[in-house]
Amino acid sequence: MLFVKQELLATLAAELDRLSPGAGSRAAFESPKVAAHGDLASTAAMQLAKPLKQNPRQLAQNLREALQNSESFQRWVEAIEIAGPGFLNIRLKPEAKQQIVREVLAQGSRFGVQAANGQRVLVEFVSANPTGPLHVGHGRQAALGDAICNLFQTQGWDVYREFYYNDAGVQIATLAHSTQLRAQGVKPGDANWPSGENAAAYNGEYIADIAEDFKAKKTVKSDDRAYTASGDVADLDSIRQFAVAYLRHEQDLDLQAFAVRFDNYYLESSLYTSGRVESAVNRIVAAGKTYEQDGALWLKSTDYGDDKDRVMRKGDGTYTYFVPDVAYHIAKWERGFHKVVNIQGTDHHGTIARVRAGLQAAHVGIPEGYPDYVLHTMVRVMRAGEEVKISKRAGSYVTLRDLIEWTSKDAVRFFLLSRKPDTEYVFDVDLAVAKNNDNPVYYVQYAHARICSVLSSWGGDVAQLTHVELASLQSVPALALMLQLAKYPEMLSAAAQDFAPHDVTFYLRDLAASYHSYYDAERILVDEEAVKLARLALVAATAQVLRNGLAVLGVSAPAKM
RNA sequence: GGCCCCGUAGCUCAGUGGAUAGAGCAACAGCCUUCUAAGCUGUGGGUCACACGUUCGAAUCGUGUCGGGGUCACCA
Repeated sequence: MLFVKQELLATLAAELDRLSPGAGSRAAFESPKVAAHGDLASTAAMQLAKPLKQNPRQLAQNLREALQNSESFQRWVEAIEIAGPGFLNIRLKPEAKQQIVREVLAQGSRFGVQAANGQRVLVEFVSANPTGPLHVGHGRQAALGDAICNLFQTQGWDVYREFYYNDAGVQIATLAHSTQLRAQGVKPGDANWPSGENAAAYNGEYIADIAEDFKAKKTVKSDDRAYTASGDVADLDSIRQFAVAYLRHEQDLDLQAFAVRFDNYYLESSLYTSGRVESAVNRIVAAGKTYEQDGALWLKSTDYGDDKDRVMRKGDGTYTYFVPDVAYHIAKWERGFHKVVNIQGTDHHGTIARVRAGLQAAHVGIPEGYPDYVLHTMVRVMRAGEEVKISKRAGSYVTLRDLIEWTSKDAVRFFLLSRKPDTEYVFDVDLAVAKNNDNPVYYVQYAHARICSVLSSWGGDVAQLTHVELASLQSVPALALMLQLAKYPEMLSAAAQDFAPHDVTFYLRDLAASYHSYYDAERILVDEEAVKLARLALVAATAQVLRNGLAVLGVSAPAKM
């Protein structure tokens, strides 16, 4: 039906141009919410009424007659009705809707996917410092980032997944110190273990594991580094390097369990060693966008819309967090990524204006509004009616791996993608393992498994369904299902545009509901061969779209459940 | 106090300036000798926080108020 819709849109555009030159470029169809309002609707008459100084209903009447005389409308449209203040409600012939089944079966996993557009996008996400296992917030970020990458891929982008982290800094020093203490036999709670409000120590049990392996002179290998422990408890530098490699490897295992992979790991420390931080600062100073005050170097970020100026270099000579971030984004730009999306927690929102201001102040040709940000809120975990706040492994927070082990990769991904990023999410562990209608991931997967079961009972080759006669598909549930299938490509491109994977989860629930209704209303494996093949084609197409959508979310589509 | 996000059915949440604002859960009433009942069908439930404005039309855009959350160099 997509090509049907394109044909009709072209006709509408031509008619609008005839009424008012230039108006055709804004031609569009809406999808009415109420079935009684038809399959497609145009609001053009109401929009043009004022500029043309005509009565909108009369305008709609003229438009209706012109459209009815066109070749494409005569072929695909059953009726055009004028409603309310001037809506044109278009009801399609069943043949128009049946076309979608052919399109889906012919295109398979490519259905909804755009041709390569030759553009690259870098998506930065997770970016956890190697100080512990990934927590559920990182999980939300991993699910979001990976799904957004998949969405970009469907729209023809060449996608690059990047993980940015700091392997130096204060937190890493704390990590090394904590590990050293555990290696020396000091435990949290002991007199000489750091405690209190500003405790500079990590209390999780995983620190003891690192200390043990360090003393055993083990070698650890992560996706981006490898290191062999010296085993010398006094060698803080070796402890630091070993702990970082160890925890990077732990995080790799977390990500592996979640089926998320990265193309690159970028080190904050490299921005210093390569001189990129200095060079960024020098550019900004040279541009006259800084000043000295109270022993610090300030950025005139208010020149770029920030609500106050920001410290770049503190009194002790070190830089504030956003400065290396500015250098990092200049690096992204110079590496050729002119489209960049950062997935971060809402607690980072304050740095956005600073980073963007710094990028403008550096005058390296980066446009305003670079990069894009997707901010997400926190995740809380409920189990057996109570909030879970700690895990044994990490000490102070629930880990991503805990959640996956309690439920499944599929459930965690689907659940974390079932809300807008800025909606706070309460993850209900009991719901995620429930095997019923309450659990959306099973509901969607079950629709797919049911179809596979029907296809398997039939036993034929799905490929031969691509060209079967579809004219018998006329029932209300069948037409509703086809209409739902037809919405997939537009839903996908809108979701990519808005960085909104949750659109996909909502769509899949709707599609699964349409299928379950259809399944209940109409038996598929009937005696009459032509009818059976047409119905098989419809459900095979449905399974294909379910698979495509689930793949975007990184959720599996099981054939049996 | 400055900035950002949020306020929609009893609960959890969707909702590209369009028509009678939707879904799931919860409640109630039904549907399995037939392809997976992990399913389906139906019923009830709303001052879209509030006020004003923009316009043919506002849950959606603007301004303000109230309420909730986040954040504000010397953590990252």
